[in-house]
Amino acid sequence: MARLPTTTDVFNAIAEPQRRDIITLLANGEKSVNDIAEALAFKQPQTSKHLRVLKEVGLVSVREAGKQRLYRLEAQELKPVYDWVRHFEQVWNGRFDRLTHYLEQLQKAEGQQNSEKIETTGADDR
Amino acid sequence: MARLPTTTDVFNAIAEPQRRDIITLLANGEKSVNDIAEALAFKQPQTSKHLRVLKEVGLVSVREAGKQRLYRLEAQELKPVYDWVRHFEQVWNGRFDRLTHYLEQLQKAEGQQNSEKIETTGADDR
DNA sequence: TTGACATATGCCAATATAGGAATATAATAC
DNA sequence: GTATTATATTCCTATATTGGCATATGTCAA
Repeated sequence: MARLPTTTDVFNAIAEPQRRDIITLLANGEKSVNDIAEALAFKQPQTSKHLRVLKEVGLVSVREAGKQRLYRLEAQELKPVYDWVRHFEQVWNGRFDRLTHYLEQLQKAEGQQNSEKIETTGADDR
Repeated sequence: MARLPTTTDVFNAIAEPQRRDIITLLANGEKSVNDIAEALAFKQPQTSKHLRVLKEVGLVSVREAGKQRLYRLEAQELKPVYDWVRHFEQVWNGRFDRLTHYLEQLQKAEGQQNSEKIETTGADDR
């Protein structure tokens, strides 16, 4: 299979630099498609396409205003990204104590759902 | 053109969930390829491939130990991601004051390099 | 209705995947 | 030397993309 679609989750959606630019721009407040395209020097269709991706993952919402569509940032959708990287901050800050604790718990939880040592007699496939 | 390669920057590299799993696992300390593959229930070749991507963007480093290669997380490479999302935290925390200030400066800077109102005679294209 | 503006979508080409399987390389042990 | 273990790479396929361009849709005004 190929790479995951950009609409699967926020991490994929923000992998594209231009979409990050749009997000940053929208943090100032809602803007129309043309305003976005102008501010970032994108073509209009490309801007619409990027906005579609962002909308599908919930990172933006739309409001109709006459001929225009005003896009607004839904920044709280970035929280999963923040929560994930946040824990590594302690590494480059030189404080590992809290991080290791967090990771022990995280991996204990993952180990349970993640196979390899499934205790059931395994009537799996075939 | 197609999507940016996963090796162009950290944002692309961490767009893949399995690579994030590897990063999280390696935060506990360096591990061999087989250890990683076992812990996450990945196939060995796939694990090596993901590690290659992570190494190319600098997110991991390798150390040889006999037959094994021990991979170590270079968490400081996640800092750009942290720095980018960090500024939006204030949005879901309800404090916009600092954010807007940050963004004004950011966009002033971007506007200068980003066309549309370039003051220089602009011998660049794109 | 006609026209102008704003936005969305469809089609195309080029490219970059991620997974599977087989195989190549490397290091160690016997 | 050969065998064994650990890791990397190559070939393949299916899929998802981004950009460009043309065009469709939608909204308002005269």
